[in-house]
Amino acid sequence: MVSLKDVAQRAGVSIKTVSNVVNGYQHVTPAMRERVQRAIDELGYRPNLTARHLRKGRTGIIALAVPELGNPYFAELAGAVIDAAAQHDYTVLLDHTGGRRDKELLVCQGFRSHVMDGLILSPIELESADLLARTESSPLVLLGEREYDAPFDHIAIDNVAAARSAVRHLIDLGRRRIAFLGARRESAREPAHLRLRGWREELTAAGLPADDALVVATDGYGREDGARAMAALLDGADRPDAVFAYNDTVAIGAMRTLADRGLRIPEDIAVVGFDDIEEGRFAGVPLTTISPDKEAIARLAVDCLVERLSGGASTEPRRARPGHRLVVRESTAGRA
Amino acid sequence: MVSLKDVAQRAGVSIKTVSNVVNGYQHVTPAMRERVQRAIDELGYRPNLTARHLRKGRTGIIALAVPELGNPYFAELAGAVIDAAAQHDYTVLLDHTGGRRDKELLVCQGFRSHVMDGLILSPIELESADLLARTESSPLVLLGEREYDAPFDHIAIDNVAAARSAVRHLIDLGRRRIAFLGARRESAREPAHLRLRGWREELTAAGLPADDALVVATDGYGREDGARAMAALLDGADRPDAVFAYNDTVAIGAMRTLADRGLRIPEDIAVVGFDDIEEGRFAGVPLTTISPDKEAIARLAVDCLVERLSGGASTEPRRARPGHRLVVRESTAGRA
DNA sequence: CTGAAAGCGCTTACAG
DNA sequence: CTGAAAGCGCTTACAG
Repeated sequence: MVSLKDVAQRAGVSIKTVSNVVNGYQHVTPAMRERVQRAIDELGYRPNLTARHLRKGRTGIIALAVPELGNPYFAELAGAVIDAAAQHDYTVLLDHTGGRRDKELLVCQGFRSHVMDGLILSPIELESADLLARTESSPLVLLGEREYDAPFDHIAIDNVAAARSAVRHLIDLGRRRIAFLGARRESAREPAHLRLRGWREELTAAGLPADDALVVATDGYGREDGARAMAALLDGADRPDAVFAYNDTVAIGAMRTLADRGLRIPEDIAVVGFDDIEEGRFAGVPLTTISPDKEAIARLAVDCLVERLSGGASTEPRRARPGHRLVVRESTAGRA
Repeated sequence: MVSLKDVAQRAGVSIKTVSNVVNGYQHVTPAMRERVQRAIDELGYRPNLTARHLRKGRTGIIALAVPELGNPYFAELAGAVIDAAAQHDYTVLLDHTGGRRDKELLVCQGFRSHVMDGLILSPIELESADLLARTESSPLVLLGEREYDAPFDHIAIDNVAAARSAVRHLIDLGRRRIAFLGARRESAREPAHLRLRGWREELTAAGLPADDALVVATDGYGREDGARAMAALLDGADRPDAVFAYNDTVAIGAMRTLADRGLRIPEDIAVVGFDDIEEGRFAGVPLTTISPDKEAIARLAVDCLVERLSGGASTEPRRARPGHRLVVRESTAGRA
């Protein structure tokens, strides 16, 4: 491994001068710069980032922890974060928590923290108390639907408004028994809380009953969960005429069950998802969904972190609200 | 930030003793260990990995570079690599190349290399010459279908055999005009080369013509590419009665086009994919596919890298062949 | 079983 | 505009 010292020796200058050239320091004579550059090229020198970072106290790495890479939403989001980070010369360390509290805690408490400058976390089970107990000092940016009483930056679309527009769309199509798939647990802060609230609010505003029998809990948010939830719903007393799913993977699982039971989408039951993953666009029946602006989410999260890292941000926690829109496809609108 | 020195001071011992305790060194008296541990707990000390790694010359990070995180195969694979790496206390830096040669070169040539101990790369456009020209000394493990004349570890299933079993399956079902979707470029080393060869070999073995009109090139391997390729095929002179796609996303795009044109799967055209992503299992018509053992691929790649990093591996490049199997679903077999 | 010193490769004040 | 020195936090021989 060739170091600054080797280059300095070769060029017959001090280490400092080489460092100046490497870092593009202004006041170096062209002749000197060229001489040093030649030595660099000849030796194939490349700076050791580990050493640089030890000295500067920063690593140039930010970590991104999502629940599940198998959910295309998070895979697509991760890609966007990697690109946004590259704009600021940051590299992304990726981790997945499985949505399990112990892993989320580990990540949040700074597991491997010395290796990264900051963390972007999309939590599922973490509670406000967990965040408040955090001792790790590096900046943390939260992503996603859960709301916390804790002083951290938080990037999330307006989930209530988005859910309401999805339900509104179904009501406008004449649907009256609109189920919600993917609720979880009792806590007022549960993951699906805001989307469920949007569902309830919009039904109420339309003068329709928000029937609890139409709310189906799931263990997780995968396709299998959606398939099972839909089956449970169909086995129940009153069949719904529409389904609003927590996310696209749940919706796709639900559509699988509908197809297996020989029910038509949207004629018998209309389906709306949430996330706008590409899979939904290519589904057997293309899926109507809420499309969050993933690029904006990624950009805002990275910008937030970078600002805090360069000390430019206020101490106030920032709340950013990227945009979203309803994308209507055949799962609600029928063939053109 | 609290350092070893702070802990040593607090405990009234030397830095070395603290280091011994932190690293679980054997020969420390229990009393001393307890005393130091108390100081560690009181101060909330955590080792600075950057410093440790500078000293040891290793970072504990391995990089994984895949073409596209938006392709669920790579997202699922990345998840498996992260888990396999965690078993060895390694963390994963994730990058995507977009399958573009310049980005692949950058990654392979050691962009940010000082930050990672080794690289797992799934190349698309890279050539053997690029690999031979690599100056970076850290270990590199290659993943995926492309074959290289270069001395690097390579993990890949037997693509020819897998492709043959897919085509065999279609022939056994009585199909005679079996198209291949997702060829690319002319080079004998092109990405789809092996699967295409498998297609050709199996047809020939069955005494069927391997008609070039049935081979459709695509720009990439996404759903959109598959949809366009299928449309081109249907617009051609002779309609096929089956399609073998380069991968599942291409197959899913093809199925979208078939549905749009009102063709029945598998009655009119049977479809087989490659990768066994979960999306295929939940597709409008569940997709028959080749299922590579992703966990084995991830484990073998990480093991390979870790072995080289600990100096235990022979200098011989290793070629590992994880298993695969054909998973038959409705896109070829029809409803049960 | 524990301590004092050197050094991993870099950058940051401080001189000149 | 360039150099010599100190130090980021750790581990690794080397003494004792």
